[in-house]
Amino acid sequence: MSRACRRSGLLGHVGDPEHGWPDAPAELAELQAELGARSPVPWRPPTDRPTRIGGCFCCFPRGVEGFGERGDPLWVAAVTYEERRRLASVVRTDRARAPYVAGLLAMREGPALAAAVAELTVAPEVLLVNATGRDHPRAAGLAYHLGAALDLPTVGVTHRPLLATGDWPADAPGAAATLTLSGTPVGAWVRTRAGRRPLVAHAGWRTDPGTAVEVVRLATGTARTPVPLREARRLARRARALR
DNA sequence: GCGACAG
DNA sequence: ATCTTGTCGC
Repeated sequence: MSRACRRSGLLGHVGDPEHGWPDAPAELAELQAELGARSPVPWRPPTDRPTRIGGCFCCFPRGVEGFGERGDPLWVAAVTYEERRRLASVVRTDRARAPYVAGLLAMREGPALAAAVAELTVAPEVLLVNATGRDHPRAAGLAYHLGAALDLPTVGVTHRPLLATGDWPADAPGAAATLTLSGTPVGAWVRTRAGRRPLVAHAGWRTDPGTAVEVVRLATGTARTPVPLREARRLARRARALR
């Protein structure tokens, strides 16, 4: 076991949201490199029954723009859905562990998201995360990292890639176009609504680009944003409004 | 070296 | 992330 893993307690503490989130940039980068080098067993959605799909999201105080800093208050929500039914939800407040730095988002939001998801009374089978996965300098973006920390398959969903490149898909619902990083497929643009900007579905923990696109399609209702992610975002922002 | 760079 | 502004559509 590496120093980063031993210090962070990632190995041997799978599922414990208090572990696996080093708060020093060099240590996080070391852990990301180690996680990114792994090849976790691929997961696929069941074909004979509905999939329990979760989502998590955190938001920050309004009126505060920029990169933020350690200690920023935040509101975080997590939900579990099965088809159109919400089976569980969690809303809580927490604190950011660091400012936002591209490539080190896990340091800012990781512990809060992990804690919220861990409190769900009905666990999802796959979790949507507002972050990249293998599209990352060390192939271990927050969506991928969160899945490793929680021992849960994950799919990232963002407005744009971090490093990967690729053309947009056709303007038809469900259309997808692969995004690659150094020749490796790491995700795909997905058109969830005709006439709207496509989202990026990111390969995460135990998911490849094809599975990421499939989960986003399964989770999408009438809105551009997949239902569990949209609902987690709504709950987090509602909690902020009640502050 | 400099800018760009998920949220 | 959050904000502002503008535009289209229900």
